[in-house]
Amino acid sequence: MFLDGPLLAAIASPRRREILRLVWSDERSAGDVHRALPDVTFAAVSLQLRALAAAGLVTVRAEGRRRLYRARPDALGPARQMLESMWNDALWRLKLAAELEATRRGPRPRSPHRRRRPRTAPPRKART
Amino acid sequence: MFLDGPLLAAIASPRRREILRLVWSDERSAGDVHRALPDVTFAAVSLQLRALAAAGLVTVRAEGRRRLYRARPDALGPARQMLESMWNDALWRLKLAAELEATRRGPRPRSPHRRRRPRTAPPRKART
DNA sequence: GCAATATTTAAGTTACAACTAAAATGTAGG
DNA sequence: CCTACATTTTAGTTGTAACTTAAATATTGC
Repeated sequence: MFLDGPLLAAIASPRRREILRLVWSDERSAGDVHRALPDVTFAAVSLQLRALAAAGLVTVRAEGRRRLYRARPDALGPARQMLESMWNDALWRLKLAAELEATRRGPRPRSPHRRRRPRTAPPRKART
Repeated sequence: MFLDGPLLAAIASPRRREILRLVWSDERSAGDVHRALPDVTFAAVSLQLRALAAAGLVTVRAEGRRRLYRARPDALGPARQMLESMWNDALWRLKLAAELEATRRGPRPRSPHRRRRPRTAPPRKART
């Protein structure tokens, strides 16, 4: 329900989304993409295309000395699915909460006291 | 159609998704969230909650000396919308291509002819 | 083989995100 | 006012992502 990961990271970058948009409808060479983006180096475009390919968002095909890239829209599936499930779960909970609210009127039940827990010195951790 | 940005960046982080999941159904204090995540400091949790709030994904409410966070699921809307429009645009284009292909007469329309593929995939070095 | 073209890879720089420890802020209650 | 508690903010560190330039690789045509 809350899976996915590198795919979202790939779409989260504005630059990569821009590149993805360029190869969305038509197959384009890396040079074509670069020509459409005057602000960045050829190398940068190549690296981002590689990143998109690693995320499964584009396919690459060699033709002569050019390499043709094309978006693979169905790769968006998992991301869509994740967002949809989050959304649906939210709707479900809201509905449930509304029903409960309708059937109950009165003072709010107090939550029980939470026992404190002794602190240990925080160990050094690496991040994800 | 290809808008959005900081919202996707907010959901793209696994840590933030984990935190978001914790405050998804119930309102929880920053301490509650921290207690559920033994690997990170209280400060780190606080910073991530702030980031989520900045993206509009959570609301915060002060009660006594605690601050209660809760997810705001409808904030996912724009992200869903973006993915959907990308997806739909893809479907639309595929359908259009199929129709054009169907109206064409003559020898059997086979799959678009491929040129030769002289090269294997480029050698890549793992570079974590 | 050599030059021209198209692209990738390598190496290095910079910016930033995520984290930690410690100090600061705000709040409740004796 | 003082202390304990809950959380935020600050300052500093580190890993990584995104980029650059320069060199390397692959392909075509002479």
